[in-house]
Amino acid sequence: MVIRAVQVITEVGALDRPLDYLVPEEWPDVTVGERVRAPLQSRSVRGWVVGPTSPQPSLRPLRTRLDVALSPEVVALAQWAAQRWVAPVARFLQAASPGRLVRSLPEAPAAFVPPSLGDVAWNAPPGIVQVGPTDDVLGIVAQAIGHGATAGGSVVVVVPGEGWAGRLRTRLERRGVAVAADDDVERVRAGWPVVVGTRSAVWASVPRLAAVVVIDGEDEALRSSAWPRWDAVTVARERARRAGVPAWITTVVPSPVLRAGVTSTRATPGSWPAVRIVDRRSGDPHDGWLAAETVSAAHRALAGDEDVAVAVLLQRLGAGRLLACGRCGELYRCGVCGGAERDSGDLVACADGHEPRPPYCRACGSTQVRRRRVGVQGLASAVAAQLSQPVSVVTAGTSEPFERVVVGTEALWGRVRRAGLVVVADFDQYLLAPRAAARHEALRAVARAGRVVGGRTEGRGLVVIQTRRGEDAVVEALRRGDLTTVLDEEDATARELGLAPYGATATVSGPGAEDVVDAVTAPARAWSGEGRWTVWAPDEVSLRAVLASAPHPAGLRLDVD
DNA sequence: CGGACAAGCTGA
DNA sequence: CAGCTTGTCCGG
Repeated sequence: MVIRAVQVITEVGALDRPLDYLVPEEWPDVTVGERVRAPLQSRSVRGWVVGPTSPQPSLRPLRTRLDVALSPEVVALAQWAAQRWVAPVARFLQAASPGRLVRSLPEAPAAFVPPSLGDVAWNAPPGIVQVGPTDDVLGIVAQAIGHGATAGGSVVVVVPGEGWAGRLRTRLERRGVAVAADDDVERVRAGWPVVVGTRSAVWASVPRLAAVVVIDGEDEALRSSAWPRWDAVTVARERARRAGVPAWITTVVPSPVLRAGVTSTRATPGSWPAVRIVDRRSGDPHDGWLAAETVSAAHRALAGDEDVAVAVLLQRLGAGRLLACGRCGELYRCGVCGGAERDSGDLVACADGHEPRPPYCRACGSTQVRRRRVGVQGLASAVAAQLSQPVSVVTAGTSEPFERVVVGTEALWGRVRRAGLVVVADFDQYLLAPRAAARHEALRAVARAGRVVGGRTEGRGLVVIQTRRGEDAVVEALRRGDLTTVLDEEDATARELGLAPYGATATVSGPGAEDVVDAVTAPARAWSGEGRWTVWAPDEVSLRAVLASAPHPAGLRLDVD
């Protein structure tokens, strides 16, 4: 049937509704998902065709066909996401669209020989699969590819980082699998059997979806850093549900949402790394960044044969400095909330400003304060001096080769794949950060370190955790190599506060936030704090209903989750 | 978003 | 009252 008129979502974000246009007679084959140029008042704007409509004589004709980047399935998914995150559809169509125009599509190869991955393929039921940090997830990708070969469609694989995506593509290609990167749009749209990419790959416009795989579902890189903060796991699950295909999501340190949905566990015993806790309160307070025990572990690692012998990880949560007693080494912590205290004029106070007080040690009364500088450069020179070794500061942009001792923030993991020893220089940065999620990130950091040093059973490397909070439940769990108690605790907190999966929340700020809050009716609730409002509802559907019915003036900031 | 148009302000 | 700024409305 020839489409005579279409609905178009324009790039004009504030205009969040489809506009109707006539299709020029020369375009009998126009399809949903095409990018077009459309007249809008005196302007010409870009937009996406989202569906047919009835032709009216009052409609204006479209101007130009731009490209064929999106499939109808993905357009529908973007419309769902717009409701899910209460944001303009154009945002999601943009997220799903490649950065360049795609004029024409190549033919898919006539037939792909199903690759033989039977030797590594797992046999896990679709759903959320809990794995150990050093378990090779190629097995689950292989299982999905096997399924895709049988079902006759494409498997979309989403991983947290581009480095990881590249390595996975190489490994699959070596085994004879025809793989496309998600930005290789011609191949994606032609129906290559496997598409591997980072979070945007979850929108890959394959003609026929057979399965979805998301690796490391709890990784922050799977969530958009800009508003709207959509995440690849939620999109993947909905996409699979709509298409009626299986989705496998792996997780190492599951968030309460993921944990509630875990369908199977494949964590190999001993997959967590060997961990040594170095409690810095018992060491010499005049040791530098590295405790004496850490230094000896580093020298043992340097005697080993890994290219990178020692990787020192510094988590920078906030730019401030942590305060510690110059005499006994005790950390300055808030008497009310236990959060780290920092300088606040002449006083010290926690991030929430509970009980500003003059600086003195709560443990020994000393007024000698040591301000621990937090910065990779400072740490690097200190480590170089302590180990008498050259040190490389590794960031995303650092070029190889590295020295045998490297220092960096989390960006390290994208660059260093093997090391003999990982030192978490300041674990308390995680434990004392004002965000509840930081404790979860602490576990993730050790899991990632485990990938680099190998699992306990491999007996290859070691993770040293420097802390002043040896009694913390997180530290205790890592010492035992069993996270259950910590994850249970997180689950209990989520249940108590009504956070996902036990409820749904959104934050509202900016002009008009009060009007949104006024529109909140039971069973939803709203409260204010830190210059913004939190809206809570018992589930996502009622949260969405409440937010959608409220006025949305320009400049309003609305964050779901 | 950005153009169109209305209403308000200013200076001669 | 021309000339300019500011605000509100609305698009197919």
